[in-house]
Amino acid sequence: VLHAVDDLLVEVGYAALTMTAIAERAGVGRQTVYRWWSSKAEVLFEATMIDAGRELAVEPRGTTLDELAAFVDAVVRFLTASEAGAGYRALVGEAQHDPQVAHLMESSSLFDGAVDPVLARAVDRGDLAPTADRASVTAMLVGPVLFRVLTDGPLPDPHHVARAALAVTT
Amino acid sequence: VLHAVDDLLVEVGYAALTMTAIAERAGVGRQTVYRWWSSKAEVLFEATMIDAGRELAVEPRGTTLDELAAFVDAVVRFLTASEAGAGYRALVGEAQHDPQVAHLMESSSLFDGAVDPVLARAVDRGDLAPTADRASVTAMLVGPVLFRVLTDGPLPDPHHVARAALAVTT
Amino acid sequence: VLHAVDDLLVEVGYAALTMTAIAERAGVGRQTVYRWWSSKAEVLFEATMIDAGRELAVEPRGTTLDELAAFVDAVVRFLTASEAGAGYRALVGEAQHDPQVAHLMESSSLFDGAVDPVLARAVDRGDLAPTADRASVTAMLVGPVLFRVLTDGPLPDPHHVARAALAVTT
Amino acid sequence: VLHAVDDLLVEVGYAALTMTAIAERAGVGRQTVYRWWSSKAEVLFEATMIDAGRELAVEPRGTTLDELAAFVDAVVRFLTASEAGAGYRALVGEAQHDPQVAHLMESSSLFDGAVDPVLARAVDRGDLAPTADRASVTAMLVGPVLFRVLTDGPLPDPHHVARAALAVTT
DNA sequence: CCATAAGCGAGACGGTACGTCACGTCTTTGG
DNA sequence: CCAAAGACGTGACGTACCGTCTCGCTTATGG
Repeated sequence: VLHAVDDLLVEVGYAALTMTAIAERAGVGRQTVYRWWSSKAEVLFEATMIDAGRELAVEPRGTTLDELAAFVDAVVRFLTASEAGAGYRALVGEAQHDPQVAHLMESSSLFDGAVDPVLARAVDRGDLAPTADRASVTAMLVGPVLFRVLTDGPLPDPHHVARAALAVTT
Repeated sequence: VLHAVDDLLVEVGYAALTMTAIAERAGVGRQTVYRWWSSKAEVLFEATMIDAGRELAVEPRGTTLDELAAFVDAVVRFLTASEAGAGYRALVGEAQHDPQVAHLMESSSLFDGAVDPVLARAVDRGDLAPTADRASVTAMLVGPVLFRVLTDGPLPDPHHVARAALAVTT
Repeated sequence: VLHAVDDLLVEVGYAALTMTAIAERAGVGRQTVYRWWSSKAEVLFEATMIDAGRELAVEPRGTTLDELAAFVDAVVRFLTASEAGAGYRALVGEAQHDPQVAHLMESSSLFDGAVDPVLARAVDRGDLAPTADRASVTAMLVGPVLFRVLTDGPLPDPHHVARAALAVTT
Repeated sequence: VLHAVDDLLVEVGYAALTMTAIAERAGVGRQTVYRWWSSKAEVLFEATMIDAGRELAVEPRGTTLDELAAFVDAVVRFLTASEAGAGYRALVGEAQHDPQVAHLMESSSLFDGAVDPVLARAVDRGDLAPTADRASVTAMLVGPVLFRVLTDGPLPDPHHVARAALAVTT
């Protein structure tokens, strides 16, 4: 079923991603889908979040700035080129219409989770004050990219974004 | 009709904002709505964008940093407290599902238009290089706020955001 | 739609006579069927009762006994050989399961209506006491035939039935 | 299981008498019900027919007419006031929709069996010709009552019915 | 005296019809 | 003569049962 959802999302888009189509594609009864998930958003959430975390993981590098830039770059690739990223964009969209989906997304803290190890290492290196507002830093790393992706605008340069996010904290 | 759309959006949310309901609320035939707009997104777009630009305008202030912070603050208020902002959030959401809406939004450059005068004054003051990538600066001002609004997360501090966006350009 | 119901009843039987199939056969949306009738029993009722009354009408004859026998014979032919009769049997069956259908049938007084003119003429001829319980006479004319039809048993002889019904009233 | 069926029939009616509900009520797996009966009609048939025969038995009386009237009265009470009678009505109804049930009912000869001893005694008394069509007499006894019960009409008087059935045979 | 298999409850499975809703198109009708 | 009112065919929704199918868990016999 999860594979069916992934495939259908890229093939027909979220609008045409109906429960009926999911069940048919998965070769499964419609009731079976409803038995395990209560809406198409929940199916997509499960199908997406499995991969999403992995794609955002950042390997340790020499400098904090490099690591942050690598993270921003991972965000860019996730949102623009990845199947899971397409699912994430659709879910953020749906969350604007459906409070239940909003709550589902809120509880995932996808980016926060991925960037936390990086920020921890930055504190160890002395590049980030232990008292700094990590949520703000995360927002400044992710936000500019997400904004431009969601509105089909020109993507900002990852290094610029990383530099700005780091600069403000010193 | 536009008033009906605005009212219904805050009363029942975007999901329940059907063409049927709009027509009924406006005391108008359904066919008449279709005659002027081809989808509920288009109606909402027209109803929203009229107010949106006005709410984001920034008065000149003493320093560039102050002006940028004032802009970020305007973005925060627009997205969290304004009727037009609610429409904007719904439209960004719908744009993820429907390419036609995406194209509609892309062509609006809502924030870019509002921030341009501010950046122009910053260049005059010498606080911003004339060659700087203005789109990137805009993204770094708007993105962090929009990200947190769309995902129901903690809003970043406007001054931090303004400082970061300015810092990177030097 | 009514023709579709008639046709489907003889082709596939009442059990397979679904609203979905009716709509499809009639080349009509499912919603349209629901708009005009609230259940398949109601559609069938309307499709059946139009013809039913006509098929049970009895021409005046020389003697009361002849007329009664002709009526019983009409009942036999209606129930065993007529399309409308098949509908009537199905409706009587459904009435045992669904009180709404029972109420629908009760209000039709199909046989009572058809036999009334015959009994009126019998009173005129002096073959039936004006005080006789006409409903009982009707039941004794129709009941034996209907009983055997519904339970697939041997049909009683129309003349016997007519004679018995008349005998008891004198 | 049989008790569960009886109870459910009077509680919720035949329409809501699902295999699922029967199994649940009997505290039994659904598969177990299917193992022993192939449809809800078969379960109901077995649960009903055990009692039905007993309720229709007629004690010998002084005159044939009295016995016949007693039989008709037993039929009335069976069909209107008895739990088994409710089952019988539901089965007659279902038989109109499902040929398998029709065949099941046909083979039972419920009323014929109960009335046979009475008719045999009538022949002994000389009140009934040995050559008379017993099936017709049975139909004229049972039919009028069953007709009015199935169509929620006014019940005929048992004595009238008995007299009519007897009259025709002389 | 244990194990091994038969029969059970529980319940998930792929289906299919249900009745409702909104869609976008169309026809009718009254001001 | 336009626009409201609303019926139309379409198709997804979420629910209910259908009849089939595996599961473990008893329970009771046979090696």
